[in-house]
Amino acid sequence: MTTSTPYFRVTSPGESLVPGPRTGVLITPHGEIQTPAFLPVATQGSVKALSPSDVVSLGGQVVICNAYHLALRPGVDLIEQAGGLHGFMGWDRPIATDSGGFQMTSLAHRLRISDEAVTFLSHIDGTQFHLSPESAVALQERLGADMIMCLDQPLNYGVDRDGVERALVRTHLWAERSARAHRPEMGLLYGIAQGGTEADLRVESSRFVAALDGTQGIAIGGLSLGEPKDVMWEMVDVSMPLLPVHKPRHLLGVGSPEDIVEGVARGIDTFDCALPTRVARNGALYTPQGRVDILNARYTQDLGPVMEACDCETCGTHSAAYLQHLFKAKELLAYRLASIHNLRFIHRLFDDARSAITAGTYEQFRRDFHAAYTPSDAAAREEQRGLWLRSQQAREQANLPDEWESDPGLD
RNA sequence: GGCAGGAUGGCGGAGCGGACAAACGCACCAGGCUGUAAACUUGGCGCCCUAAGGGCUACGGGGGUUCGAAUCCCUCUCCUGCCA
Repeated sequence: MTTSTPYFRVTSPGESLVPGPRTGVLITPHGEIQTPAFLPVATQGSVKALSPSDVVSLGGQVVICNAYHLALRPGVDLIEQAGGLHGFMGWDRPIATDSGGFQMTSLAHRLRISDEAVTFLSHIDGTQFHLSPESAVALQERLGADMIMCLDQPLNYGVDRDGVERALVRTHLWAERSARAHRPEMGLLYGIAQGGTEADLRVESSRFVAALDGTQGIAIGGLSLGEPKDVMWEMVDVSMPLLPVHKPRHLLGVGSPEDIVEGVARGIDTFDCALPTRVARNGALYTPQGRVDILNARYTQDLGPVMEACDCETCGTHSAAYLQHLFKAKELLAYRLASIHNLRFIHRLFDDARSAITAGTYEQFRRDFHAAYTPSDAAAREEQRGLWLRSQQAREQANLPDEWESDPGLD
């Protein structure tokens, strides 16, 4: 069984088919990535509130941008003229891109889907934007992406089995077309497994993606979209044994610190997630004990750092009280300092995870982490999620032309 | 001294006889955020009881009218504008 290819090499001992934590090296056109690794989200060509040199100094090896957003603004022509995304952003390390597939859930009321393509109604100016599997690959290649995602169709939690099945069939069809459209000398193409929260459909999709020629990596998609955590991990668990060991595995849209620890334990190589940077901008800072809401009254007079024993610039220089003051005053520095802390926390978590895997002590690392860390409240999360989706829909409906109203955009 | 207007919850500010413990904003308190239309958003915010719900005290002070008053009348105190 080979565990080495021109683009990925498993480096931890005990190469086997049994899913478990592993280290590796992902080899891309713009350099190597030590895995497991975290991809900070830079949707519009920027990790919000941070400069590329910040991201590097925090331990960032690779970022993930969004082809849909960048195609709408500023447009791929300009980015190409600038030397691709790398030149445009001033970032010389690897870049992953998402196709725009995720926008089928986040912008679900602004699109129409057919087997041929998805048509978005631009959230910026209302013009129509067509994205087919072929054009999504071409777009990402023109951007100069090192990791390219096939166009897929994820669904929010709660869609019935029939809908999940149709999205699955379409995602597979699109993956085949993506693989044919992909030029191998460009970035690594990732096929994406779907299947919602139906275990048998997850199995079917994982098998399909595993067997698909012309892709270099495999991503698990369509999770962390509202389903309970145990369901999410059940879906990952049924998928992992079916994936070839020699291909890198990416878990799309995950996660929180506790999810990352769990994902690594299952043999996921790379993760991307908006959460660490987004919650930072909203005043939530990670510590080994859990998330701290810096706006809470108990930090008003706390002149110590947010987290003892943190090696980030924020904790080394500033107090919790100062951070709270910056947030209350809406000073721009607040967003930068908080993002620095959270990204450093996440990257350090990966550093520690890789060390533990190498030392053969990952199980202990995992237990210690969970023993100390209190995640956000699951019941509150579920309750708030519906409210958030509803407020988003209200915002969408307000700007939509009549003929686009009240269509769930599933297909 | 005269005339006019006004005093509402921590602040600003609606309300002008019953649906008012009182819109809305700010401040404050707590929660949420997972391939980012998120520097966003949800809830709470007189006091008491565990929630549903109920009780109590409240719209400058005092006194009236009324089944019922933040809302109408009288009076006192204080503020603001204009005229002397």
